[in-house]
Amino acid sequence: MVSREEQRARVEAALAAHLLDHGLAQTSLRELARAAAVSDRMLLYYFADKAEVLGCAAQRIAADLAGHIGEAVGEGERLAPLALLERAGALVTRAEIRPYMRLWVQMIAAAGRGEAPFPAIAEAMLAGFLAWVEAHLAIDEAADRQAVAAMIVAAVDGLAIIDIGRGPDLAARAARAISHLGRPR
Amino acid sequence: MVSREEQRARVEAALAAHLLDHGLAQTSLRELARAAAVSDRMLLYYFADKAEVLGCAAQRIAADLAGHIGEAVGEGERLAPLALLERAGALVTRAEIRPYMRLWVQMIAAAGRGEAPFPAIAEAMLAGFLAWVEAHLAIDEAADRQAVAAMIVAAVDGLAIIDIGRGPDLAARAARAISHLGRPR
DNA sequence: GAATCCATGTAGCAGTTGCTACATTCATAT
DNA sequence: ATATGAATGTAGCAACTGCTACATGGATTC
Repeated sequence: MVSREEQRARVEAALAAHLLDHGLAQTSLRELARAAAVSDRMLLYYFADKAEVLGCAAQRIAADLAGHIGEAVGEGERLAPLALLERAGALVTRAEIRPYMRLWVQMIAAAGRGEAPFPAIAEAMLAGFLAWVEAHLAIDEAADRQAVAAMIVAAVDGLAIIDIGRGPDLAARAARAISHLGRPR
Repeated sequence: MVSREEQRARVEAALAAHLLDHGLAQTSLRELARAAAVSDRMLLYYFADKAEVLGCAAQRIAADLAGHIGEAVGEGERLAPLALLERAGALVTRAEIRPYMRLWVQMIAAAGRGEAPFPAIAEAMLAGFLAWVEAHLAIDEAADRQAVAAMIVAAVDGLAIIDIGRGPDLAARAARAISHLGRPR
């Protein structure tokens, strides 16, 4: 016998790993339970309902991702838009980060379908991304900074779409092509 | 009594409209049938199985979208990367196009989950986007042109993610901020 | 040693899913 | 007029879904 809290934490970690591996494809309680090596009955003992199961796993994933991203740009360092975009693009196509981005697209889609608990999770994660980019963006006017940050987040998220639809190679090449964007013909 | 082919076409149109309105949220055969004002039994008379139902509707949607996009840039006209990105971004945040983009994100996510028939559909649609951008991109070297086109498609698709997560306002402002991207501080 | 409570297993319910067998109507061809 | 085939309705199956009632084990407490 193990305490409920310990099991919750262990299960949460196992589920996070499973979601990163398999996406939101097989997320029935029975599948999730198998992935966490417990019975579906126990999943609903540790968590209130399915939404809480997925919510906790997703929160843990978001925290891990935030941790990875945090190291990318130095504390307090601020960059010009294209430079920051280039830095973020290079980060996000790295092999360790890629699974997070693929999952992120599936989460945002689930949020778009109104599927609990993803609307809340997606909103929080997106807010985190936007805040991070804004904090590293060398633009004085706040409104401009917010809009440009949104565009940078959009571009980086789009790389995940390319990754899903055409594989990591083109996505990585696209990320490297960011420096071409500003160049005149 | 109406011929099978006529009904197929009518149902296809109704389903396309329904998907644009409601996304991939309620796509059980019974829901789809109700949306098309037929019985679920008849859906499977007109189409082989659920994958073909969704596949045909999605194909029609893709064709419609391609039609809308086709008008954006003049025949044979070629633009520099940022200029083309700006043009595409403005196009894609327009009210008529927005539902297509929202649905597109859900389709790509379904493709990422391996859910038939979306992997094939997403691949085809993405290839179409890439080809369109490449055709209007003023870059001589083919490899560079492909990579930059992928980056532009990524940026534009990312706007749909912002739209889903934070609403159309920020997405539209982000699109308008594209011109800020290349600006020095 | 009895009582209590937390952790876990077994079994199943009610609803939804994709899909199908079977019956029926209707239009046309002969 | 009758036969044939296409179009449509009725009913339901088997699998899966989230979730729950109930029973049982083992440890802790008094």
